Amino acid sequence: MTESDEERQNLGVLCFYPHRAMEARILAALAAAGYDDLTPAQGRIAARIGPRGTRLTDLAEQALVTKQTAGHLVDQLARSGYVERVPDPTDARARLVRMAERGLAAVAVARRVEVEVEAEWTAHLGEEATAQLRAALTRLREVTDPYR
Amino acid sequence: MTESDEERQNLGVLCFYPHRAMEARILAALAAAGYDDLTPAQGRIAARIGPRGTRLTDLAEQALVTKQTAGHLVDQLARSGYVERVPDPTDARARLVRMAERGLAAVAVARRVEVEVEAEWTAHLGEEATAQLRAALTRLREVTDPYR
DNA sequence: CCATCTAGTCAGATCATCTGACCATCGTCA
DNA sequence: TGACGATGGTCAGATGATCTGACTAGATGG
Repeated sequence: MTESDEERQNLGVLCFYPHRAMEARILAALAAAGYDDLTPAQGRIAARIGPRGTRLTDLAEQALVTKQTAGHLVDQLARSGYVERVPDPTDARARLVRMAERGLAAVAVARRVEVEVEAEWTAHLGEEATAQLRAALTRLREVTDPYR
Repeated sequence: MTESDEERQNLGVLCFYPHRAMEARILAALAAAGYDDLTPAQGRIAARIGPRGTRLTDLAEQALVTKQTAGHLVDQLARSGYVERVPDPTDARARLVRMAERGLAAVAVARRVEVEVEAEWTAHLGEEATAQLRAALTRLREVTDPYR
């Protein structure tokens, strides 16, 4: 801005700030807890791994990157010990990406920070406004998330 | 997801979907209108150029990238004719990045799409909920945007 | 049992981003 | 007024993230 302080920014941009802030806080907390070899892109992929493992193709689709990119990031995550690849019992072509021990520990840290940051936001906005915000964003996802 | 459908996602992630959707829509419309040489990163920088020009350092700070990265992206934008660098009359060290003709035309397209997308979202959420959403996001920015 | 689709990998390129070092100018305070 | 720290910006080089295109192995349905 600097001068274009036409405060009414578009909703997409307004959504950017909280997202970025949350991501930065989580990454910082992870780094402080010793998980300092995680990049944002790795985190975005890792965050989408389901409890029983997720296929690479699904991860790629949900994170909106190509299979190649997802594969690359999963390679790194596996090398750092956060995830492991196991065969998919239902399909010999596929392999499931699953959290490894180190990954689970990191997730626990991330979850704690999420809760903490949301508490701060709630303190700033108030309980009711925060609940409305969550409701609106959740409904908005119906029209903005093609992979819901 | 795929199975971890614990619908209550953290607010940061929920913010991601609208932001991504808006960005994608704008970029697609620009590409369709002939501005197909814009990358998302270039767009993010360009979106922050004020009406009378903005310093590189300010652009970098607001987009949360280094001066080098911002300079690199501005180079590309200049080469494609979207922006131009002019001397800052108030400081001989500085140069202002300003929209060029092609840039202004592209901005006009982007603005139209913004309005269009917001209208769709409003139709989905309702007038009141959308207004509340905007209000909440704007207030949230007070604690999530260090460069406000 | 063949045609086709899906899961994933390999290779190579490009773009985005960073760190570190550097130069020119500004602003200030002795 | 002139030396010095702060600021605006660039250069060089490295790494990371991402893409397109081509490929292999296994699944699936007539």
